[in-house]
This record gives sequence, C-alpha cells and structure tokens, in this order.
Amino acid sequence: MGRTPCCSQVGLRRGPWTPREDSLLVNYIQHYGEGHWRSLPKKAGLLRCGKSCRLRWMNYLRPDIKRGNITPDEDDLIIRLHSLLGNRWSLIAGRLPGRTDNEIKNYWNSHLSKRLKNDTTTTTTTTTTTTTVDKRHTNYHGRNPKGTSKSSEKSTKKPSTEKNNRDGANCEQEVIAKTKIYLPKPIRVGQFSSIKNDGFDAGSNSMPSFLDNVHGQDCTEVLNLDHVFKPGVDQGGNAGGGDPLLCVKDHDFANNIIDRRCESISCHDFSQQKDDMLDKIYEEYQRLLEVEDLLQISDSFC
DNA sequence: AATCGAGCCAACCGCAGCCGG
DNA sequence: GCCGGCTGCGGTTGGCTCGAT
Repeated sequence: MGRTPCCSQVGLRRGPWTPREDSLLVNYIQHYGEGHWRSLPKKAGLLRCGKSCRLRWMNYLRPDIKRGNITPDEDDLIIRLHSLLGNRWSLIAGRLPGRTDNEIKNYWNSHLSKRLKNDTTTTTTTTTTTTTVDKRHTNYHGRNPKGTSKSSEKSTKKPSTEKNNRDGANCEQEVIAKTKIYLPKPIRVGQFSSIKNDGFDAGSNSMPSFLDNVHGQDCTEVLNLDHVFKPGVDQGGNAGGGDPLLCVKDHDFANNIIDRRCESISCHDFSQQKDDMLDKIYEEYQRLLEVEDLLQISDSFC
C-alpha cells in the first residue's frame, strides 16, 4: 500500500517535545478531542507529524497516565499477562489502568526480560521448580551481581509507591515465588484478531502460537501455567472456593490446551477461554488494588 | 575531575489492519 | 474486490543519567 511516511515531510520537527509543544497539543485535544491525527498538527499549530502527536499524547500527555513506580502487583500482572499474550503490549497495557504499552514494553525490556534471562539460565541447570524459584530470589528485577541497581536508586528519588505499598524485598521475593516466566517469541496481532494471528487457522491442528512459543515447550510443559498463575490456590486445583484465582488456575484450561494439541478444538472455544482468563487476572488485580488501598488507609491510622 | 559503561526511556520507524471511496 | 489513507502496534534506537573506576 503506497503510504507516504508522515514523518518524512520536510520541515517537521523531530526529537524531544518542548513544553510549548506539549501545551499546544494538550490544549487542542482538550478542545477538539483525540483523533484525526493526520490533520491535528496543522490545526494545533504544531510542526510535528500526526504520528508523533499521537504518540506523545498516548504515552505522555494523557491525563490518566500513571508514570513510573511499577508496583509489585503490576509487575506480577505484567508477567502473567505476558505469559499469556506474549509481546502484545497494548493488550497488556489495556489491563493496567494508567499504563501505556510503551511503558510496559520498556519495563519488560529493561527489567523483566533480564529477570527472565536469569531465570532461564537457572532453569536450564535445574529440573525442579522449587530450585528455580530459590535462584530467582536473588535475581529479582534483574539487578546486577554487584547489587547496585540504578532503577532502585532512581526509585528513591521519585516518590516510590512500590516501597510504600510493600514490604520491600520480602514481597518481591513473594512475587517471584508466585511466577514462572516464559518468553514467547514476538507475535504480531491486530486489535481484533488475536486468535487469528495466533497462528492457527481453521485447517490447522497446531497450537496457538502464544502457546507454541511458550519457551519452546510442548503442551505438557505448558501445564506449568500453574506456576504462571498465582499459587495461593489449593493444590487440589479446586475451582471456586471464593478466590477468583482458583478459576484462573482451573485445570480445565490446561486440559483444553492438551485437547487442542490432540483433537483441535474450535478457535472460538479457545478464544473464550483466553478472554475469561484475562478477565479473571484483571479482576484479581483490581482486588489487589483495593486491598492495597485498604492497607494504606489502615496504615495511615497507625 | 574525567571517563566509561550500563540502564532507562522517550521517540522514531516500519509494518499491518481497518475502513471508506 | 481493489486502492489508498489513517491509525495502531511492536521493535528499535539515540540520548540522557548516574554509578563505578
């Protein structure tokens, strides 16, 4: 499709945005709303391409954006969603209110992927989950072996909700113990085509790619999804029991994965399973946020 | 004090989906 | 059904910051 790259136009500014440009963009959007990015810069008096304006607004200027201080809970949620969705940052961001896909992507690349790397190097030398969890305890946030972490140091400069919300390393270790990280290979998906692009078409018996890509494992190992989801569930795998996570952990899902490998169930069924699971993870996250709020309120009385 | 290297993140680039003509 | 423009997405990059030496 012959599309002219909008940013290649002569005379358009590039690089970091100035406060004046920001205010022009914000003022324009406040008056006329988002959209029509192509024509927006001209109307707003900006020497930027529409794409750049959109990016700036979406990733930085939107009023509902939370910046920095990814909490352990968000961290946990990102890991779990990533294990489900792969590099579908926009989908993951959609489940994290106030977070942008760019921020999550950056966070993953700078923090979590390193943790994953450490994790995989340890898992290759060990066979039991217990062992790998123990190893991960020493590698949370991908901190370097010297123990100096710029991210942690930076976070001391910024107001750190992470430190306020949780009891530091213990909680981080707890998160680690709850999660098993996989690294799906990058998948490209359209907004409404996650299943279609997951790599299995009607005539294929293959697994969806996000599962195929799970660490290059076969479906038996994919059953380790149990580790992806929050433990704290009973080992019997009983669904219900008051905890929504019990549903997430529901073995029916894992069984469906196997069924798919062996019998090829319908795309729709699987899509529904995945959507349900996402909803449940998200519900859990919302609950965590509520609990955090309650804890903060109670702390404030102490 | 200067230099180096690692980490972080805003922004850019190119591709693909969607949609209207 | 085809074409072209717009938009959204994910990968990548460049520059800034900061700790280590």
